[in-house]
Amino acid sequence: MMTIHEVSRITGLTIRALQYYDNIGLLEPADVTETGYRLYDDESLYRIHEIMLFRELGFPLKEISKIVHDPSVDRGRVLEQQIGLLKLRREKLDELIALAEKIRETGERSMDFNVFDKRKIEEYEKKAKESWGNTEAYMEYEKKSENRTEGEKKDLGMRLMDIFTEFGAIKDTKAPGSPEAQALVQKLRDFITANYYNCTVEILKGLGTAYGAEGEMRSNIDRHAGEGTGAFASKAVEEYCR
Amino acid sequence: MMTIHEVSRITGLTIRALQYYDNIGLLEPADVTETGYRLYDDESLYRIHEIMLFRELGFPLKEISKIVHDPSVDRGRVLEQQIGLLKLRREKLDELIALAEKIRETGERSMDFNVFDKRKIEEYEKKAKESWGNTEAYMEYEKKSENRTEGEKKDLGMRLMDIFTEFGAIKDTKAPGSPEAQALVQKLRDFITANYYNCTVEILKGLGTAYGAEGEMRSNIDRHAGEGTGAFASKAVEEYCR
DNA sequence: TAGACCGTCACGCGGCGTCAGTGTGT
DNA sequence: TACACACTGACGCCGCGTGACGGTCT
Repeated sequence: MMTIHEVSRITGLTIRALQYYDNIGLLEPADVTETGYRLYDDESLYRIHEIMLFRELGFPLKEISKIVHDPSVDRGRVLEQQIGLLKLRREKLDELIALAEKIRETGERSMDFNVFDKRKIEEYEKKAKESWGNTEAYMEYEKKSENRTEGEKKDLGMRLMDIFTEFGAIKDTKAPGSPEAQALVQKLRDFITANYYNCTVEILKGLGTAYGAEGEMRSNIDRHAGEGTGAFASKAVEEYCR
Repeated sequence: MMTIHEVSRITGLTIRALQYYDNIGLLEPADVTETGYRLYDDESLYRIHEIMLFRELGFPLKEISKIVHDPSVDRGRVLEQQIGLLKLRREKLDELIALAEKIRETGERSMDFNVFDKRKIEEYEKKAKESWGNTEAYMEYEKKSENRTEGEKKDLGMRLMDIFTEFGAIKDTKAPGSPEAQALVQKLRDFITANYYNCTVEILKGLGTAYGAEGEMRSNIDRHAGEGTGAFASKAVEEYCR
């Protein structure tokens, strides 16, 4: 566990910024002392890294907050799209460099205003957002969580985690495709639909990926339900979705 | 002459933005009708292009205003530095792309926060600004022009132009290195020192370049004092500075 | 006692957008 | 007369924090 000071030193973010990130719900500390001091762990660093990557890509903090919180976001796809975006940007940069060099060499200035046209990038961004957004689901999620107290939220989180504990209990004795595991997937899906948002197969698929991929989600699951549970649940979901 | 509407259409800037640019003194229209309508010409388009280039590079409008107004700025050098900056940025982008791809492929996340360290770029920016700034000169210029009315400013501009008219009168009969031309350069320098800022040889050199290079400055000169005057004055200044 | 940390409220930045009310151009 | 177009001026907003304050821990 680290103090906010240490985290600031390591990540380069200011203390105030970290506090701010907490306030807007982007990055909650791993723990808080009785006296209100924020405490961070390695998971936090991991998350900050993620946040900074998105920030560097120009995502507004609110978007980032959605991405890292929305359980229905498929990170793999988001990453791919990030890369696509980055490449588009590099193209634009190359164009600009070429333009600047031409001007310097020839002293000529082509009256081409298209270089500054960012519609292509904007369109790409919009499409990207839509595709990972499952925006409907997220809006539902937001609406539901609006009138829940922190306590209720925590309670829901724990009940969700309990399902993973059940996964953990059978992960060494049953196959991901076994009726028992499949029943658990169904339970999970129903729970999400009942308490968060309409969990379509599409979304469930994305979730499954996240359970198995390295990241906050998997490590949370593994920490609470035993090492390897995330991977097991991921496979079970994969089966289910076929 | 174009209306603000047309300019907006051509450049992609909104009307409000153009008005705003006028307000902050970044881009004055070529002319204004008796009823206050802004009118722009090709030179304006040229200038907008310049502005947009800098803006794309992330320069704040105030900086840009300095660059395009300060007669002591050597555009060639600024351009070079712009290119340097662009290349630094591209490097950063490449790093980011590599990072994102590694994460996607291996699912691994290196806890390297240096990727986000922008100090290198910031330092470069700072140095660049300093080097073209001739900040002292600019500050002097600002201070002097502060308590001048628009009329006075115009008057000074016209008197400066008169000197170029003298250049124009001898440009076909005398050499740039001739005593007559050199005397004019001296007159020009004295005039600037007396009315704008201490015109060092360094600055004069930068000015000379601007007179000769394609751009707003040269076309202004040529328009008022005859085609080729800018180039002639430029050569004369060059001689003078040796 | 210093200094790390807290929450809260306020303010700043750049770059326009958005009125509202009035005057032009055709 | 209608209609678009343009003007000025004041205010608002956006994201992303930073600062200042008075209090509490360690």
